Amino acid sequence: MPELPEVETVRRGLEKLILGKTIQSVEVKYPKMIQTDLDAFRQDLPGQEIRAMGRRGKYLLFYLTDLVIISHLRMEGKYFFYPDEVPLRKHAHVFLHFTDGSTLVYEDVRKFGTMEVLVPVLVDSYFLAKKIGPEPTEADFKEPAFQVALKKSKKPIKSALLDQKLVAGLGNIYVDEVLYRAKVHPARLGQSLTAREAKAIRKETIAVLAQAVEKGGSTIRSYSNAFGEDGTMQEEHQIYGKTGQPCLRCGTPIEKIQLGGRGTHFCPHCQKEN
DNA sequence: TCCCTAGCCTGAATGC
DNA sequence: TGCATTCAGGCTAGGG
Repeated sequence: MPELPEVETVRRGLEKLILGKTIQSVEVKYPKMIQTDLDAFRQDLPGQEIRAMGRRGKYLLFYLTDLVIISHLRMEGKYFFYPDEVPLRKHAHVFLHFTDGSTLVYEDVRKFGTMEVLVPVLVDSYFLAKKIGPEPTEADFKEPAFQVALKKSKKPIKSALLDQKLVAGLGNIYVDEVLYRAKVHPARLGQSLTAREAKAIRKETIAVLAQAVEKGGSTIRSYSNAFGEDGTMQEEHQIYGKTGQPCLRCGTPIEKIQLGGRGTHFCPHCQKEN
C-alpha cells in the first residue's frame, strides 16, 4: 500500500531509470485509469522527454518537456521498467514506450490508481484544489498551523490525519505507527488533543515518515520499488499488523478496531481514549 | 461546511 | 476440494 515513503522510493528509482528518455508511443489497456482526456493522453505524450521526477504527498509527478503526468498508485499501483522485451502481465494497464526501445509499465491489481496529464502551470492549482496539506518536514509542517487546524477538527485524529489536509503522505499503516509512538488514542477527537499531544503527533509524523523513506518504504502484501525490490520499514513497525502481540512499552496485548472503516491498531494501555 | 459512509476493485484468507 | 463470503484500503461523491 503505497504511502509517502513508498511513493518517494518509486520516484527515486524512476529517476535513475527513465530520466532523459523520450516517449515514442503510449498504450492504455484500462481507459478508466486516465482521469483527463484519453485521446489527448495518447496523442500528446509521444515526443515528450522525461525531464524530472517529482512527488507531492502520495502523488508521483513526471515532468515532461511541456506537460506533467500526475500519477497516484492508490492501493497496489506499481511501475516496472523493461530495457527491451516487455513480458505479458495480467495487470499491466499503461505502457510508455521510449524511443530507445525501453518501456515503462504501470501495473495495478485493483485498478484503483489514476493518471492525469496537465500543463505545468496548472500543477499548483491542482493540489490547491485538492487541499493537500504540507509535506511532513520540519520546514513545511508548521506546528502552529497544525495546532490551529486540530482545534477546529471534530473528527477522530486518525481520520483527520488520513484525509491529507493537515499533512500530506500518511496512510493507514503509518498513521497507526505515528499515533502509537505519540501515545495518542486513534479515536480521540482532534479538538480534544492537548498542545503537548499535538506536538508529539507532529514530531512522530516527521520522524516515522523520514525513517520509512530511509528504509525504502514498507513491503506489505504487494509493494515493491521500481527495481522490483522490497522495502524494509515493515521490520520497524511497532503496532501495525501486531494484533494480539504485546506492546513493546508495557506488554499489554495490541488491539485492532474499525475506525472510519479502517483497520486500526493501538495499545489500550499506552493510548488512552480519555 | 463538516463529517460519515458506500463504492470502486481483485486476490488472499476464511468458513462451510 | 471447491464454492461463497469477507477483508484489505486511498480517495471521491453523495447524503445527513
